[in-house]
Amino acid sequence: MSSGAVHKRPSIHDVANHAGVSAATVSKVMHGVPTVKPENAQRVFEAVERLGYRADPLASDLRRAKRRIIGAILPEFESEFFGSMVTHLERLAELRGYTLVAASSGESEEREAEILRRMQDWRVAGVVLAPVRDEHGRGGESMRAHGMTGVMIDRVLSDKSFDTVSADSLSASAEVARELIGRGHRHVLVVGLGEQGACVRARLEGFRKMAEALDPKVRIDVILCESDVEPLRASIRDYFSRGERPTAVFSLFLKGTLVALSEFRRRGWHCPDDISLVGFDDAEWMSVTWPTIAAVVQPVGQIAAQAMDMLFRRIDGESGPPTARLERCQLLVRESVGAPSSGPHSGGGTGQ
Amino acid sequence: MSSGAVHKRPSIHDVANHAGVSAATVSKVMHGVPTVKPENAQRVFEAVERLGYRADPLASDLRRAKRRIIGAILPEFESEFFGSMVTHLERLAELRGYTLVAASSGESEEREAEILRRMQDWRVAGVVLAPVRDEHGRGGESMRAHGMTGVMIDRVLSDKSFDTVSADSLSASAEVARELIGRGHRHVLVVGLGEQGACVRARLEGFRKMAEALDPKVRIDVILCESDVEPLRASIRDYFSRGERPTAVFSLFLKGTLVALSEFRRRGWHCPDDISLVGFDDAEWMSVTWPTIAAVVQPVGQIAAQAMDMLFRRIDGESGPPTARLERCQLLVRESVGAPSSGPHSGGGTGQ
DNA sequence: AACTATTGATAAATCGATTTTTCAGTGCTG
DNA sequence: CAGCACTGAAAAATCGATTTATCAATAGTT
Repeated sequence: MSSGAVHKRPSIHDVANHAGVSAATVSKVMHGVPTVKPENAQRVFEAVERLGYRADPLASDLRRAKRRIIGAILPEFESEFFGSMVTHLERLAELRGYTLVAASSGESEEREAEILRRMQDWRVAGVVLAPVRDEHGRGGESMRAHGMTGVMIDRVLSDKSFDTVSADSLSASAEVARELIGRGHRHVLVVGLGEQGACVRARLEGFRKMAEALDPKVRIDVILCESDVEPLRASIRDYFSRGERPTAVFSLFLKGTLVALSEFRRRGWHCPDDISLVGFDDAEWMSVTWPTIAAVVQPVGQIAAQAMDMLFRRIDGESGPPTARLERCQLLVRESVGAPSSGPHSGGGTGQ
Repeated sequence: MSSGAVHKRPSIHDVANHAGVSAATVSKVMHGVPTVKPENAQRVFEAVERLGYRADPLASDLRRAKRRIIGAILPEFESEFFGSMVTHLERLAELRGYTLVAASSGESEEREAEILRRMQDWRVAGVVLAPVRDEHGRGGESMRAHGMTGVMIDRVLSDKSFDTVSADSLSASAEVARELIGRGHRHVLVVGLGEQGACVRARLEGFRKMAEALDPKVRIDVILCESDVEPLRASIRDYFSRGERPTAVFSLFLKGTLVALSEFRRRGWHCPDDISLVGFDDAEWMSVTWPTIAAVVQPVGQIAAQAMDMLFRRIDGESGPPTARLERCQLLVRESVGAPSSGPHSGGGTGQ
């Protein structure tokens, strides 16, 4: 049965020889083309079985126009959000007989462009791009310029060239505003990264519009930094050092939530007694720590499914104007959100 | 300059025609083979430049015996550990001109085997496998049977067929024991998943040996479950419900740390006043929550680097007995570890 | 000057499939 | 029975590179 290490795998010609037919016939049998005599098909199946033949996807793809490879470019792999996104995309690609090749841009547009170039070299059938910046960044530009088929997700709203799928940031932020204003907060700090991004602006404006609609006198301070997290940390630290005392913080990204928490910790402030906190992106740990952290859950599975659905429709030749899907989020209110504290913060105030 | 969408990319023959040489000459120029007249090389470079030619890695690999693809199979992508691992592996593969194709086994040996089969179809040059179980599971078996070249990482100790790279679980666990015993703990609960794995046993025995060496009268309770996290949760809950009151918990995996935290929370116990906690695997949130959570940091970058180093040595034909590397971990003692509490736990006792 | 080495380049084979073209054999029609 | 459409399969072209074999032109040797 299983003899020693088999180092050279059988090719389609080996199968053909074994079955006494031509390679073309083997190919037909493997693809279920009906114009093959049942007797020959049977012999091919037997040869395949005996030799343990499996088609080489590389060779197989070479002849096709569109290769059965999907590229996925994400800013990073370390977070639950993108990790889960890769898992979903992988499964969806596989379901259709495609292979997913994922790459991380490391939050660099340089690298994003380089990876796109490489994906193009591979002549992938399509690309799922979660751009470092937004739909108007270099990634989309490059895809457009080279006529690639692709879908953009996450940090996008809508695009004139590509289909987009993202969380419904506007509604989600509005719900956060409703929650905070409803609990009596009238001074909120909003923090986030990627100030130029359309998605960030949507999250910010969704929050601002709803908050001001509920109470025009609400005070909303905003700290946005372009990309790196350390400048954001510095700005927040500086903000608190100036004596600013919002009663709640709304973070537009996971990184911001972590920075906010660590700055609270520096000052000895506790949630929600001293300050409330809610942020975009849920994570497993948020429901087991003290306090549990309120978060906007993005529907990763749905975003992935919609993105792949659109992508394969385009791959299959569907034309028409690009679509822009928004998937509904869920706000999980947890212990980190409470009513504004009346007294002064428990921790020291001006400490640096 | 940048004319409209270019849908058909130039092949090596287009370059050859443009430069007035043969395709073979273009190939030589692209690979820096010196037996080309400088004048011709120049013309090839110009044609490459003008046409924007880039070699098709698919076609290029077809002719080679070993393809410039590395497969990575990891249990999941959602955690910081494996997410970071993928990032490192990706970079290291790229550095050598290889493409990394990562896939997640979803903690299933079935899927692990299926993915390995697919990697074989792709005729990858090598595989980095973080097995679902351990070095004696189906994954290694399958790699051996098909004569694949590969390295195993993470949940392994050593193997007679493949190189292995993993965290030095024994030493790390011993250090945890030293820390807990040193602080006065004499009743510790150890929790984890994958009871059959060699790596789990190493973590457990490393802890037990050191703890018993420091104080033979120490009491060590152990709760291990095979794979799923929910049975583990149930067992832990049952354990506490029976009235067991260890003064510290040591988790052998991140999942266990999360489960422990959530069970503490159920009972209203706080770290470290009511119970101490330390676990394998660090995460970003652990240093910003209350309390900060003590953790064993695994040297992801080093594991990745060593694994890829070994892998490429094997790909390049290096023979010799398989090596088993252990990379030193770092214990970060944080607020979740304190001295054992003298009085009864603050929270209710028997609540279910 | 004739013959061999060397150099640089081209033509052809190859990798492993798919797709198109060709072809032999059948069955049907008029 | 000649002519034609149809069926099933083999042969050949193709995808885009690498690698080997071959060949022409030049350089070197006696």
